[in-house]
Amino acid sequence: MPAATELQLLRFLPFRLNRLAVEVSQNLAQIYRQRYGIDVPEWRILATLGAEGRCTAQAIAASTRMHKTRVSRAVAYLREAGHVRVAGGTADGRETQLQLTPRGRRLYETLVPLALARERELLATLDPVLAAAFLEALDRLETALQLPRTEAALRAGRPEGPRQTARQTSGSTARST
Amino acid sequence: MPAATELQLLRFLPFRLNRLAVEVSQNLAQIYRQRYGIDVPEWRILATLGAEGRCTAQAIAASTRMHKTRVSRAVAYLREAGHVRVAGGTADGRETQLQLTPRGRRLYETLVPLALARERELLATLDPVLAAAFLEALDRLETALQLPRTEAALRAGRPEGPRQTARQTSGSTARST
DNA sequence: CTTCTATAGTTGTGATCGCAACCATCGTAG
DNA sequence: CTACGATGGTTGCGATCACAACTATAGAAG
Repeated sequence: MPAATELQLLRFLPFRLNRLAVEVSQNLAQIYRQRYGIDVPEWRILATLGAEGRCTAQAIAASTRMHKTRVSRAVAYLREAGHVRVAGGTADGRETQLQLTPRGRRLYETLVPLALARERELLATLDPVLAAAFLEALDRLETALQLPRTEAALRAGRPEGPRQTARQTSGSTARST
Repeated sequence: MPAATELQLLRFLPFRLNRLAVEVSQNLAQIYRQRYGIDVPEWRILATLGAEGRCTAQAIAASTRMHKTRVSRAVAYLREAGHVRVAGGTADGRETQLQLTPRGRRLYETLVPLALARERELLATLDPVLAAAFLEALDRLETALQLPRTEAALRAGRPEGPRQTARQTSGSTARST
């Protein structure tokens, strides 16, 4: 039997992970998309601020692993929409503390149960034993890939990874993702 | 204890899946990105054509769950690059059969072992029992979300799902993802 | 044969993403 | 006190993505 050159895309782990993640995200996003007018980046910020109380954009970026420009723009939107406000400056004049407005907190408290319900729904399709194994496997993969798994890990954390930009060679158009 | 309104983003399944998928994808993409000048959509097309021998753009779109425009453009690029060529028309004059060129097949045969190695590497961070459980869980989740898991499922398959477009309301800018 | 609806594939367009560059402030060194 | 490198945050810009609209062909109905 020769070295494996057989690859079924539908059985290929990276592909499956991508597909699953997209599906789950889209699925969940629809819940808060048109109904509440917020999108994934905004949702992540709400979730972070909702749990943390208050923190800087930088902290949000690190925690959500979103690019700081994405955070910046999503925060701008959320402020416009009245969900987030600046919670005064810090000793450090460069950074700005952010927090939810009452309106933002109401939204947060509306969304969290929906999100958790959806999560439970997903895990319910696995029996408890399998679900536990699945989460355990996730933990290990995250560890192997050095993804921060706790707040604590974050504070000590590695800086956000650079995203390679593509195909300067041989093509007329460059791409990424 | 009140209804759960606690949500740790870092422990939230959809977030974790997304993060993991992105990381794995990026990780893998770098292997073939600058070195071979192809990107995720192109890779998927190579993989499909490599395994299928020949098929239509439509079939590729269904199989990879990529939007048909994405397929169209990636195919255009691959044809320009000499990796893919038209393999004559069909009875149906609208569709075009595609297949790898020899050059494309060489690339395919270069990439597949790399991809499989990376996959094995990932799964190796889980011991065999856990890996099996993980894959089993993936299967079940895919089934629950009605994602096609085999070629056979595809042929009978549900049409590709529409991707909801976002936030027409209440904001000045609309977004998606 | 003509008409109407559905499908394969391409192109136009608006939106998001992330990198690079930028501005402002901090902290340290001279 | 001033100079300089580092960091928080914003903005410009190029690239991708997916939806909508379009072209062309297929197939059924009249």
